[in-house]
Amino acid sequence: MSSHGALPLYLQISELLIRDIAAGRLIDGERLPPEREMAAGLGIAVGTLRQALKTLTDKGLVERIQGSGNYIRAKADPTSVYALLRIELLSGGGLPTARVLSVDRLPKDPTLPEFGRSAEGHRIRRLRFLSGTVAAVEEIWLDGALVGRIGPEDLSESLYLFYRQRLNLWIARAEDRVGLGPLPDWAPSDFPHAQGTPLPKITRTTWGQDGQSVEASFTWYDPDRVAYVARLK
Amino acid sequence: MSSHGALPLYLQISELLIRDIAAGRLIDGERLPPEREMAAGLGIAVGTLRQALKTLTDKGLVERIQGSGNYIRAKADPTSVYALLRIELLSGGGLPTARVLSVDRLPKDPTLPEFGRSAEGHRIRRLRFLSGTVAAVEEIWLDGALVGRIGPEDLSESLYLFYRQRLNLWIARAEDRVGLGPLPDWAPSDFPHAQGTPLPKITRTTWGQDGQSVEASFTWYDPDRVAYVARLK
DNA sequence: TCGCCAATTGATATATGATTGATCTACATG
DNA sequence: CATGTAGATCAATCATATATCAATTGGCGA
Repeated sequence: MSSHGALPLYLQISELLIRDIAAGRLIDGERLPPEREMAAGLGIAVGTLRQALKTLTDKGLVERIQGSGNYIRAKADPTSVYALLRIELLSGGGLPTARVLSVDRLPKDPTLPEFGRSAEGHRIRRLRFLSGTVAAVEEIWLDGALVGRIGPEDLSESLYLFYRQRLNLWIARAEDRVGLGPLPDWAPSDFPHAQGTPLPKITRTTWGQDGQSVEASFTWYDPDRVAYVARLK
Repeated sequence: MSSHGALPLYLQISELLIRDIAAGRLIDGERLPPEREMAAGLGIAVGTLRQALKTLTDKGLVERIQGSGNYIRAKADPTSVYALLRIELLSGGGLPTARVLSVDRLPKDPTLPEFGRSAEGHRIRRLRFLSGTVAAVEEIWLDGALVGRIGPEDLSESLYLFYRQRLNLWIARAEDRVGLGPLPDWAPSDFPHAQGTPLPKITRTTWGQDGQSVEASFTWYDPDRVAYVARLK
């Protein structure tokens, strides 16, 4: 079951929570669910969750009060390396939303980067917005072995939230490569560039908690409105 | 496996791992596969692998925890800050070198991002190579308050080595933005694109340990040969 | 407002099985 | 003698499961 590169489960969980705190999904002062409930939700044993929480209290990110609960004691870090959303408006930031263009289960295209074990994948095409302005078109391939079917209704929330809650899958590692690529012909007409125009293109490969690569995605973004941003601290 | 005159096998293996760590293929905190599995993968005996790992723990690059695993513990080296955000050959990696085109002390251009306190800056223009192939042209602005004069002879080594050794300057934070920009007219003729061609353009701002931004740089790279790579963990 | 009780919730302890590094012995090679 | 391989065994860690104790919280009645 285990494979190369996979951290111990309790460390995976603590990394996951650290990322949620940094990304602002867990807010300062917030009380976490009871340990038993939270462990069940994550599909792990309570003892394992407690080890993860222990590492967070050692880092000062969580306060644990017997009989009361576990509380977040840290603020979101807007410059977090762990913010997986990496395109921003030129003016900075922007609230991300998306319109799903299509969801299909297809045999994997041989031009895709190597990922997952299944011969099939789910292809999701989205138009992405930042604070309402058209920012990018995106094609995501999710390994077919993870889930039988995905409907557009599954994708109303954040994709990573969907991965975690429905697929019990969380992203442990990712690699982005930024190059140049022609805007694909399925780009909708409200994207402000002509099909075939060379645009900055992000190719992302992501790995799950067990070290298996599970997702590949391509993002063509509008350089007049957004930029790919990487911060390091 | 070994051949005459070559290094002992266990040293070959440790050198191999050191290169993987330096190249960012093995990330800080990552757990290596179990020794038995890893040795089988490398086609060597466990004892030999253990000798190799021993030399790495002596160098402080790996921590070995009984019952848990072997973990990468990359040294905190300011140059390693940049190992994760960089341009790489499409085939992966590449040995970076550079040819300095010009070094000047000039008043700051008002189009520059805000950085430093001085009204003047050092402008360094370089042609960058990866494993000998032309990869990018780069313009770096270093704040004028940090040093009076910079000559091309100062820049033979890594720039960040120069910063640290000569300027006692410690890079604590950096931000990259990747967009699109026309190749400037000072790009040398051996760069394989015409001046004015829209190319991926990296705008980097770096901050020193005191929170002051000290450097701004622009890099135009050839998307046919290299890509900007960001690895997230 | 105060005190009490029951429910909630974290803390602690123990046990078990699997994983994984540590150690040791033996042997072959050059 | 250092290197490399092979195998057996020991010890630490990881993850799970279960039970019990202790602190907090909230509701209820006087």
